[in-house]
Amino acid sequence: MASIKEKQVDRVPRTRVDKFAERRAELGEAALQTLATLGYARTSLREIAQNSEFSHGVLHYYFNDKIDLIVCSVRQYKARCVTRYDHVTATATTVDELTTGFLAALGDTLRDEAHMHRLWYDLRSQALFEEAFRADVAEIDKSLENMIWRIMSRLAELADEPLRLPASALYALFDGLFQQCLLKHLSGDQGAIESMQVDGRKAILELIGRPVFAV
Amino acid sequence: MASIKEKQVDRVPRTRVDKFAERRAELGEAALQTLATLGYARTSLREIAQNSEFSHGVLHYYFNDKIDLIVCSVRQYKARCVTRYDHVTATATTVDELTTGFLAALGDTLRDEAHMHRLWYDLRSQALFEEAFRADVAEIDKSLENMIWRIMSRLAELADEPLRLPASALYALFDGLFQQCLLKHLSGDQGAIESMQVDGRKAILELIGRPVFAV
Amino acid sequence: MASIKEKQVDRVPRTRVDKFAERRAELGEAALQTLATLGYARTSLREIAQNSEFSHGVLHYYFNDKIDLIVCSVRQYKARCVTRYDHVTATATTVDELTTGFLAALGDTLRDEAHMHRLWYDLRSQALFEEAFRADVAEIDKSLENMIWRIMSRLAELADEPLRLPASALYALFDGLFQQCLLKHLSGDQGAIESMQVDGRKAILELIGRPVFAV
Amino acid sequence: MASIKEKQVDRVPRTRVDKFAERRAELGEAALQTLATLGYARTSLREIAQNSEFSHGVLHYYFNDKIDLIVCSVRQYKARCVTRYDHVTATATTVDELTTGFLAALGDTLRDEAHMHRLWYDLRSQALFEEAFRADVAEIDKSLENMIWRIMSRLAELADEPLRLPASALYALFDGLFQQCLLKHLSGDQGAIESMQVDGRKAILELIGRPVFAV
DNA sequence: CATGAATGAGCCTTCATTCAT
DNA sequence: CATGAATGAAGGCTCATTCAT
Repeated sequence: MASIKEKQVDRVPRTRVDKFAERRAELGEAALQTLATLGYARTSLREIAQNSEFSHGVLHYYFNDKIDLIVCSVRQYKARCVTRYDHVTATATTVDELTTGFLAALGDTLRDEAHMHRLWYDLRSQALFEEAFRADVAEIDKSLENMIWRIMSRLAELADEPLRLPASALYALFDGLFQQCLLKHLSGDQGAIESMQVDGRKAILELIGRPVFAV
Repeated sequence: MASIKEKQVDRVPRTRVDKFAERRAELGEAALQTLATLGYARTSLREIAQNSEFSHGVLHYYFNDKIDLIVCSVRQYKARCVTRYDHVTATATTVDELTTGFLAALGDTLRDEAHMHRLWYDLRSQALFEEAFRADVAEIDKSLENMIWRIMSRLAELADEPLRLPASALYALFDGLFQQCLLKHLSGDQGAIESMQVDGRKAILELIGRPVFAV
Repeated sequence: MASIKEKQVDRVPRTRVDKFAERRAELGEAALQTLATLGYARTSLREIAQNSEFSHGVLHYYFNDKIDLIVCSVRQYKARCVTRYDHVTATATTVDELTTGFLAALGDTLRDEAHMHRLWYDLRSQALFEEAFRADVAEIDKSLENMIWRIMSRLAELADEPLRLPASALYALFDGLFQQCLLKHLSGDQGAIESMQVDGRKAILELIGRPVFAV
Repeated sequence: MASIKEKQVDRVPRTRVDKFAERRAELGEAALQTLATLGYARTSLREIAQNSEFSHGVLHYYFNDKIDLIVCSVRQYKARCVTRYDHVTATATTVDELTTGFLAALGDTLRDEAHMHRLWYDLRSQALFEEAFRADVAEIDKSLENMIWRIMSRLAELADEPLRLPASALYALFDGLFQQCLLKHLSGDQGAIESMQVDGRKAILELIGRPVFAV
């Protein structure tokens, strides 16, 4: 009996609560897809349901209301953000490698997940109006800031130079560059990503005290 | 008499076209108020009309559709952004004065116009989904970047040091700091503004080669 | 018990699809009533909903849009047209009986279902402007032409005379007489029906080669 | 002076009443164009005004309301109907010429003025619902019936045969053929007109006692 | 548990009509 | 006379939400 139970532990949720949470996660994921496609203002519960394999009625079984669902999907998004880019830090062994790897990762994200990321900026804007989103959005912001901080710290370490900006400023800088670039990229500006990478490189080199002369 | 008449010439629209444009501006302003209060996703034409002194029917008399109206109000917003903060540069005569003045102005804006500014971040997010907004949003971004660039250039001039980051990075940095602070401020974080100013000061001093030791 | 159950099988829809179709038919019928009362130009979905026992929201649950609903109700109408008047042909055994029976049926229809029939002329006009209606309207026209053709064929058979006009002309003739009479009847002309019947009889007798001398 | 006045008589309306009527006619004509294009149900006063050279406000100066305007345009239409096709009767000198000429004229009308004519069927349908239209529509119907009667009478005269159907039936027949053909023609049926002419010819020959054997 | 029928508030838009200028 | 600004009812339609099954 015990062994059977242990097997189940790995495969299926044991309790009703687990199943409930699992289903919420599943629906939150569907919401995420819809939000990325249409944006918060144009996202309806019916559309979300159609992006899942469930009927729209079920949404109200697992969520109190629309906001509850969106909050859940924000958390879904949050879970993904924590570890993103950490592989860059893990593998790079020189300043150049890390710089190039980081900027390349930014570029890839922009190219491959532009839709997913505009969702994030949209949700962050919603948090400015909807109190229910704020705590989670703030947490995501903190995660992202930490991620940037880890990368920049590693960079400083490799360069054997102190980091010259506070974490908030570093996050602001790269988040801002990314956000600007995202809009240009979505607008069809082909050179947007490359241009962002050039500016990003200049900034990074400056931050570790290796100024580029031709600014 | 003649002088009075001349003054009137400047105030009262002479032609029908002027009047039409004036009314559009008036309604665009009402839209701006509503957007600032409710956010794009919750803004309806009826609500906008109630924020104006007109019936909702009038909105469709002056605008083709909702997007047309919002675009108009985005431009309204744009017009205000161009010169904001320029007084700071104009009056400051030392690095400290300019730094303090700039950061104080940021703080004041956050305190006094938090609502107006969350509107901007909301609209910028909408532009990620709605093509019709992109051109104007991009223009506003450019204006704001230029504004930051003017301030930082003046700062470098006063410090007799070269500016070490590209304009895009400078804008990203301060826009990002502002955006983060705005969310915290709206969330009730009393120390958010002050903390942003501290980080901002560190960043500025670093940018002009006067590093602060205790990062 | 078994037989009762079998009867129920025929009455109660077994599947969800059946139920859906049944409700569409029900709402199409309500639309038909409204169209007959107000005419196409003044028929609104809200009015149709009030003629049913449902809220107006339900209309959009069962139909894609207004045209979809009207097309459905046109088909509802079509189904009724196919067999109308066939009893006349079935029972009459002489030229006189058939002639009288047919004209009496026309008169009865005008008296009893004037509203229902103006609907038809209205829809046929709409088809001239709205492509979506054309196929179904054309089908109804064909059904009615066939109906007239069956009656006239039987008449020719009873009279032992060939039919001297093509089907299209026969349908045109009686449809036209009916349409003219309908307008007069709705205008309050008490003698309209009788007068139509007199002219109809003259035409019929002529068609089978039994001319009436005093035209 | 007198001569000047006389010249004016020919060129401009002398009285206010004339001018008023003239303007009504002008606007009624614009309404006619719009009705032909969009159909009654989709025709708005603004659209009509845009098809004229006046502002929409002026419509309410010359007409009590929308119905008043449409009635006026119905009368406009009526005026055109009286003499249409009379040239056919005037020039034809044989049965064949008249038959061919009449059917050719019907075909030309269908080809060239399909839009204008669907308007007529639309208005006639409206009369079934809207009392205000009935008198004028009935008058137009009478005019058209007379027109058909004149043609058929002339035909009978040329054929030296009595007319075998009452006027109402003759009008019904050709109006019905025309109406059926119009729908087919608008539906893109290329052979509709020719087919109608074939059936029309059969009917005509039958009506004057020259039966076609292969019906 | 899950479905989807049903609701009704609300949205954007169109429109006939009124009226100050 | 003529204009066009302004109104507000109504239209088609979307949507979050409820609830019987």
